[in-house]
Amino acid sequence: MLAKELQLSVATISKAIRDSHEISDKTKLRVNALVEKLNYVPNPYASSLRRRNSKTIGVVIPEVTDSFFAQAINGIESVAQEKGYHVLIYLTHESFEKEKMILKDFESGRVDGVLLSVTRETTQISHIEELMRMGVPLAFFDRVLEEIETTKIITNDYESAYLATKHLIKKGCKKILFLSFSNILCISSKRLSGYKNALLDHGIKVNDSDIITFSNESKTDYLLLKKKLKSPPRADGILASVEKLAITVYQACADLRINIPGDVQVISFSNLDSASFLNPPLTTISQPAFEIGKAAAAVLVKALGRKKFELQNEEITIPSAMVVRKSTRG
Amino acid sequence: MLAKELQLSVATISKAIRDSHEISDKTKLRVNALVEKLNYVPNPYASSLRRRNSKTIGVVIPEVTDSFFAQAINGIESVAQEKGYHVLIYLTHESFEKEKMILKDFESGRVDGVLLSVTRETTQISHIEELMRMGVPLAFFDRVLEEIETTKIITNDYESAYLATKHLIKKGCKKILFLSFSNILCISSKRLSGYKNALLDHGIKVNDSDIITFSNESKTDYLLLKKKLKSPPRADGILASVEKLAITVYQACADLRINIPGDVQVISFSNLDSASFLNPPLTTISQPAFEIGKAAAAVLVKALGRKKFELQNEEITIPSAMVVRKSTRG
DNA sequence: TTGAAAGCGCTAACAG
DNA sequence: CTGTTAGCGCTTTCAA
Repeated sequence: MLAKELQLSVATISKAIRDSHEISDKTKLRVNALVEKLNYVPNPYASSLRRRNSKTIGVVIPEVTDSFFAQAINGIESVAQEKGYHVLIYLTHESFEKEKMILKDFESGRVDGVLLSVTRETTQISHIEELMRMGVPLAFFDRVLEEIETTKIITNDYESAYLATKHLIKKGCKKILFLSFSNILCISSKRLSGYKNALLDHGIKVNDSDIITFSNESKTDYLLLKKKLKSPPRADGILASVEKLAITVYQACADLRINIPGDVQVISFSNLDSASFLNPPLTTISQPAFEIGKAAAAVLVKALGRKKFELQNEEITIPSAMVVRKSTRG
Repeated sequence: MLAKELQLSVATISKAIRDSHEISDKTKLRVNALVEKLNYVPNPYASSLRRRNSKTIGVVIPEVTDSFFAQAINGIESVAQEKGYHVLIYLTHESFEKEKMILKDFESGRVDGVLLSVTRETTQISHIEELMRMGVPLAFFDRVLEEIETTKIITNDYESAYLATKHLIKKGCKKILFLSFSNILCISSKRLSGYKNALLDHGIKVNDSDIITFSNESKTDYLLLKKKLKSPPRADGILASVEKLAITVYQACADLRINIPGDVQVISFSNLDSASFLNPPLTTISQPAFEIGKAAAAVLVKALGRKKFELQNEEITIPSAMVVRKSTRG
């Protein structure tokens, strides 16, 4: 902030640029003119250092090549842009170690607040508690940790899974497989309970071998699924709790010449735009990803605007919708 | 950097933490122990201010809910994480005004370097030139501006479009539609030339009304496409230069009861994982999105490591691959 | 309404 | 090998 010394003090310039009420209109005008002319843009790091905030939020997610998270980022970015916040993105690729390192870095004050969707491996919570203890507000979205007291933006996982399972039952399924990647994630277990309770409520016994947990190692997973699909008594319904698994199912069925929905009906949690053009069109539970991202960012930014950064210990639930297509059909 | 004063000067601590060679091993050990104990993390903004760099790169893209860009971010992030860089993401949503504002902000020194894929509206180049003039290195990926002298990471758009068109011709197509969103984007015009030259080389006259430019206003676009598909002489081949348009084509064909590939064969530029499960499976030109992101970040980070940030004026081309599926078939 | 001075937390340059 | 000093560019008192 040098060249401007032509006329005024740095303090005045600083205030004028931020449109402080204690500066006269004439000087503001003069300053703005010079700012324009010299193409001056204040150094955000000097400002951050002094003000102890960065106008930046950190977003930590497992993947970005997943339509749910991509749409969520979109939502987050839309409110960040509107409110003048910058968005730092970090991908954990489901590694708990990475998650820990990233949150540790946040203790530096790099970000004013954090939006987190945990990895499939995350069971400990100390790294998160530590960060929050240091005064960095953190909200969860989608993949939350219930033990931690903060705001959580989620969808109605239990109800959706219940609904999906009921739908399969209504369409005549007797033996329904439940596919997931993790039994750790709270979101998975909610979906699992929804599945189980729907079965029980309709007088179907829950069979543990129908609940399949994959490793996310494509080849192994593929083989495992094929084995399950072949072994009698044959399943006639599948609820995939993850989009990626629906694709695996389609692949395996094509391979084994199992007809969807003739032999087996399929429904999946998914946000794929192209779900309706799959062969056959996939019945989905589609999550309001954009809205979840938006709500998460809004809550965080709002908290950041207050003196005491307080994130209520509450769950904000934005419901998913079931979209029935041809992969399920009596 | 306070509590440590128990024993040493701030300068020593600073050097020890950064593992400077001019500090003895014993003190490093002592310092690290205390760092551990007090959970100390250096303030990045103070460091940025002093060192005049931020270890941060800015990524500016039109959308994130697009499998190409999502994969590209993935590639960018992978090298950033490896090299200790942070990634700020900005979405333009195809708005030139936003692009300008974002790059203007970068003049503040917020980022050490920029990776840019321009909007469909971008025709001016002054905002980019200005940023570069200020010493901020910028590399393009995918949607590049040829007029600007810097490194550009692209795929072989011309050749791919040529190949795709040739493929349709070989499969018997006589009247091939070319669908795109913009005639401004260099990448689009390259694809268009590939298409045109393939036609010419095979003795087919280029028909201007077969080249359709959409507005990205879903309803209008959909109607326009349907009109084109119905109007005789009927097209028997389609090359969609954008993934999203392939989905529109599938929709319109389903609606009009036009059979793919029986009535019309379809090929599209696309990175959809689910392309093979569409009905029918979509023949694609699939771009090496992850690699493009990775290469772009690598080039930028490498330049950032040098005294004089120099980005060669060169094009790095990573070829796309045609994956033939059932949407094209003689 | 403006300005002088102090200092955010770090690091580079230079002494010792 | 360790310490001293002087800022990086901004914002915040507080005084004028």
